[in-house]
Amino acid sequence: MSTEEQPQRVMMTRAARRVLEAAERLFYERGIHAVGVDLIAAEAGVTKKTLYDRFGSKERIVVEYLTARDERWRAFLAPYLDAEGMTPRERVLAVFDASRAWSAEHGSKGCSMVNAHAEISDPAHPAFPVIAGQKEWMLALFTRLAGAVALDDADRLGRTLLLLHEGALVAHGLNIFPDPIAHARDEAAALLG
Amino acid sequence: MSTEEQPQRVMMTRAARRVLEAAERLFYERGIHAVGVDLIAAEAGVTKKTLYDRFGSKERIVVEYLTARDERWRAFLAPYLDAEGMTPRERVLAVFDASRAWSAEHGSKGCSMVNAHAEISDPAHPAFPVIAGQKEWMLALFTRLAGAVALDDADRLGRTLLLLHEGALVAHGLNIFPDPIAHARDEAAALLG
DNA sequence: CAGAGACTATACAGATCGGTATACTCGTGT
DNA sequence: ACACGAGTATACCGATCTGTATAGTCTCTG
Repeated sequence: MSTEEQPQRVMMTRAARRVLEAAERLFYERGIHAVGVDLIAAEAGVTKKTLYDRFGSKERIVVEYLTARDERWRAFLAPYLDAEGMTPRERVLAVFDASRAWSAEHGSKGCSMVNAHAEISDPAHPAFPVIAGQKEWMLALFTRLAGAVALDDADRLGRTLLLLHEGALVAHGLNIFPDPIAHARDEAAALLG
Repeated sequence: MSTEEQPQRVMMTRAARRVLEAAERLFYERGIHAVGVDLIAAEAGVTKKTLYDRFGSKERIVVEYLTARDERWRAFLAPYLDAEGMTPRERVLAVFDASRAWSAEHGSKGCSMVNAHAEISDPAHPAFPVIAGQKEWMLALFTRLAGAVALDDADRLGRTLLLLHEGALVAHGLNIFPDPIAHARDEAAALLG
């Protein structure tokens, strides 16, 4: 099996890690187009030379930013799902609990994938598969978890849970009403009967 | 009563209208930061001089863009709600029908308010009240329409409908599964009993 | 016909954009 | 002892960004 997934992987040296940390914070809080590479380098305490030696382009930093964020979210979610002695119904609700905790400790500007998608017009942009993949993964997760509650209605329930979840993230980011993720959790509970 | 709402209103001449039309299309499709005033002027068939004579700043164009879009949406929605002989339940579902029709004929990049919010970091930005106002209006609408179905549960239903609606717009923009707005409509119908 | 407002055309200012080049330092491993 | 990779510092490239200045045209109206 050939291992030529990407043109070349990024060497995650210490400086590269600092660049990625700075980029994650700045991209999420201010938006991707609003943040320049000079600012990222300055905030990371790194020269632009180093930044370009590691990543090669800003586009690549964006892709790594989204990929890293997705991986962190899945790692953050895992213990909520792996806890022992949960009913299938509780396991669905645990996703909302995890999202609520994530949003509390990380920023409150909504979903980074949705926000990034708003700034990217070209469908051929290498960040597109990352964004689409994250949402597909979430849909598959909800569908699988819902299947353990009501096998014959997994697809419908999975989609509805995804809509509630995405809607809650948007409502949380825009501060439309207090604690929308908790509300979505309650509605998900009612939905599962 | 003093009429000093804005520093000064925008004179909507023919050229100004063309600028706003171009800005609406470009901002929505490519994002706000990714579109410069030179491009807007060129697409509108207008000089930058004229653009700045009318609007004064790019920030102002952004505000007018969002305001105009909101007004168009409300005007688009109105006939769906004003139709005669609808039950309160049907009136709620009509919002989803309107959203589906709107998304079909306009772009499919999700909610322009949510997308704009993703690009604006400063809470003091004059576009903030427009964005927040639109979502508050939608929540109030859903709550009012839900109150005609089940008066004692209007607040809860209104919020849930909003989450479903926002989630559907996101899912539509990201193309996660086919026709999510129709799915949200079906779930809203089930929710209302 | 004369004035006023809306508009075009072009050039430019000052800053910032993504990206590159040169020259140097430092620490590690062999 | 020496090579090498990672990093710093700084200057620069062309392009593009928001915003302004000057000069002139067009059309409508009093």
